[in-house]
Formats: sequence, C-alpha cells, structure tokens
Amino acid sequence: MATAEGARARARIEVTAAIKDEARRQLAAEGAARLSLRAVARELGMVSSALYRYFPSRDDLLTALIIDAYDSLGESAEAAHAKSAGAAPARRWVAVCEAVREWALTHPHEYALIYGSPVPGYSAPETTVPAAARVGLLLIGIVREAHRGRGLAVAKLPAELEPEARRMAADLAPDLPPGAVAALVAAWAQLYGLVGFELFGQFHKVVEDRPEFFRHAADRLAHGVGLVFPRAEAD
Amino acid sequence: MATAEGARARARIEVTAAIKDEARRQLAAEGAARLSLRAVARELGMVSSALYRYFPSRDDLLTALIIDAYDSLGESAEAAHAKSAGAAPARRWVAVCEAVREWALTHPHEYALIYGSPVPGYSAPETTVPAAARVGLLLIGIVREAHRGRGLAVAKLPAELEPEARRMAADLAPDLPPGAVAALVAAWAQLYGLVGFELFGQFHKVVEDRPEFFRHAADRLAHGVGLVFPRAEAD
DNA sequence: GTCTATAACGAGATAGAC
DNA sequence: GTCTATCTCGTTATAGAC
Repeated sequence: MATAEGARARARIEVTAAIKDEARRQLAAEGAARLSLRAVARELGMVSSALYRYFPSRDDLLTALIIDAYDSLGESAEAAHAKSAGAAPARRWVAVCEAVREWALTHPHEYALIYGSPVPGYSAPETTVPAAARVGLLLIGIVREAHRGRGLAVAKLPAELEPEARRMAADLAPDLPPGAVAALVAAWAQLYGLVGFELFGQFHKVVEDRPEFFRHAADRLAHGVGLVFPRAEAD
Repeated sequence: MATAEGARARARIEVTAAIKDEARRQLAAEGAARLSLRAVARELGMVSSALYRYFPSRDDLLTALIIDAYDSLGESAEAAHAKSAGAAPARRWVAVCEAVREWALTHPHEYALIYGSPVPGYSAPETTVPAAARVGLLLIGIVREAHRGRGLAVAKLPAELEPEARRMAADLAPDLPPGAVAALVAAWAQLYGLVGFELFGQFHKVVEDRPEFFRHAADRLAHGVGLVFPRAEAD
C-alpha cells in the first residue's frame, strides 16, 4: 500500500508540475490575462475537466504560479544573501538587489505576473503573502544586522511621518528605528521601480550600461536606508 | 462645402473619441491584452469593419490609447509644475511627483497600460516617444533650474559609472553635470516604483498613510538628485 | 478514493457567405 | 451591414477505469 500510495503521490506531483510548466509557457506567449485552462490541457494531451483534479479553478492555477514565482525570486535572493555572508551589510544589500534584478531578467513573464499590472478579474488570496514577503524580510534582516553592528545611520524623520513610521516599525521590525523601517519600505519599492523600468523597456535608448547603472542605484538605495559602506572602499 | 467638410471632420473626431472612450472602458474591465475591436464596435452599435475606418488595427487603437495616457499624465504633471512656479526646485520636484501619483490613482488602468506589464504581442512604435518623455523632460527642467540657481549639489560618481553618465548626459541634458543626470534617471525610475507598488497593491497592510509616505519618499528622491531644500523648512 | 473521459451549459469570439 | 455556422472559453455533471 505504501508503494502504491507513493506512486500515486509521485504521479500527482509530476502532473501538477507539468501543468504549471505548460501554464508558464502560455504566460510567456499570451500573458496572464489570456491564460487558458483548456489550452493547457490540450497541450498536455489531457481533457480540460481533468485539470480540475489538480487546480479547482483557473484562479487557483494562477495563484500557484504566483506563489512559485515569489518563491523562485525569494530563493535567488536568499542564495545571494547567503553567499555574501561576512560582507558589510551595505554590500549584502547590493548583492540581494542584484539577485532580484537578475532573476527578473531571466524570468520576465513571471516578474510581470507578480510585480506588473494586476490580472483583470483576479485578486490574490492571502496565501500568497508569505512567499511575497521573502525578499522584504531579507532586506529587513540586512538592516537589522547593520543596526546590531552599529553600522546603521538612522534617518531623521519629519514629524508628519512619525506616526506612520512607528506603525510600520511595530508591524515589520519592532527592534529597528522607525525611520530606518520607513526608509527601507521606500527603498524596497524603489528597487522594483528600477527593475521594472529596465525590464519593461522604459530604459530603451536612455540607459545602456544597465548592470553598472543598477549597481550604483542599489548602492545609493543602501545609503538612503542608512547602511554605511566600509570606509576603505566607498562612500 | 466648407461647412460640410467641417461637419464631416467634426463627426470623425467625435466617433474617434467615442471609440477611444469605449476602449478605455474595456481596458478597465478586461485589461489591455483582451482589448477587442469587435467588442468596442458592438458596444457602440457599430459593426466591426466600420472601426477600421478610424483605426487600421487593434494595435493602432492601443497606440492611440497609450499616447493619450502619456499625454494626460504629462498634462497633469505640467499643470502641477506650472502651479508651483516660484517655489524652490526641490518643492517643484515634489509637486510634480505628487501629480504623477494622483494621476495614477485616478487613472489606474491607463497607468497599467503605460507603466505596467507589456501587452503580449504588442510593441509600441516610436510615435509614442514624445508623449512618453513629457514627465521626464519636466524633471530635467527642474534640475536644470536648480543648477542655474546654484541649488544643485552634484553627486559624486564612481569611476565605473562615469562613461555611462556622460553618455546619458550628452543625450538628455548636455548642460547638466553627468552625475546629476544619472541620479535623475534613477530617481525617475524609483518614482514609478513607489507609485506602482501603491497602485498594484504591494503596500497592502504595509503602508497606511500613503500620501504622507509618498511625500516623504519624493522629498528624499529630490535630495538624492541633489536638489537642496530651502534651509528654513526642510533638509 | 483517485483519476480520466464524455458531454454539456452559457457566454463570447471569429470567419465567411450573403 | 447582417446572419449564421463554427470556434473558443470556464465550469459542471456524470459515468466508468484503476
């Protein structure tokens, strides 16, 4: 029984993966708005109703693709973070930013799925939140590391933003100064502005040496959050 | 004959506007990927072939909507810029950024059309460039104003970025220091990161007081570009 | 219980004849 | 410009194989 159940489970995992792979292929070709369960089934030699054993609806398939994309991005970012262990927080920040950019360039359609325009008629359920938070948590961790090592220059905050900054800090990182958390959230959004503009073509005929341009912008973002670069090298 | 021709021209303009209005409505409901000439025609009580007298293809209709969106955004930004005449460049910068944000919040689907994921199978022609450049030109103008008034703190550039910064400056604003141009392009992209995150829901349960958060982030962007705030008030 | 296949629904797009 | 015949879609009900 154990082997039979194992075989069933294995087959189920394989078919699920095949469905998602084919769906990703269609994502690239047609976009998320035109993702079609029937087309996926047809391409796999299945009948459309059979897909419902694996995904209860088209939206559930979309949700699975979104979570996979966030997880894939999160893994790349976490790998870059781990690889940079021992380096100054500002360097680790840049390393993670560059990993985000590289993942986006190698997975443009999945990037568009999670950070591009919302899919009409689809609204992401709360189950996507943990995967979506991975990169943010990594960035918070880097700032925390700097804070503990006294390598964080805390930004001054205008009085009007202080309540909001306190609220964000309480939610996201109660051990960090509110000013740093507010700056971090802004930098997080701005990082995706840089990536999105490059990926979606706004830098066409504007920025040519994009890796270098991005590296410098990521540097400046780290600086804006209060991460101090080692004296010997920069800043 | 003059009146007849005038009437014809007027009718043509009216029908063209009606087509674009209906197309915008569908953009909101279905997304750009699903924009269908037939559906537009049906809704207007026309037959699909009649639409081709006004737009030779779906892509041409899309292009017209994109140019309209860029122009509408550009007008809003330019109006905010004009209204801020006399203020310090840093203040004008923030005013323009806030106008971009407000336009995006009131025109979410048109924002998604121009700054969101690319429409699969569609590639924007060069004719969209002038409209797309309006906000960028405005920001360059603000930095230029500061530079002329000696209110621009030019950012130091790492040696690796200098050739690219020079190239960008030669293309975009030969009268400005390359460092300022590079910082400006980055800030421009980052501005849209902030706007996109708010609009596309990434700030859900993260940022609550979004106007204040955005204003502060725009302030910091101005600072990053080298715009100096009047001593009496901020910085 | 787990899965696939057949058939069907209502809605909408599409192509072509007229 | 109109009509119709034929596609697509998401989804469900049902029946039967393993």
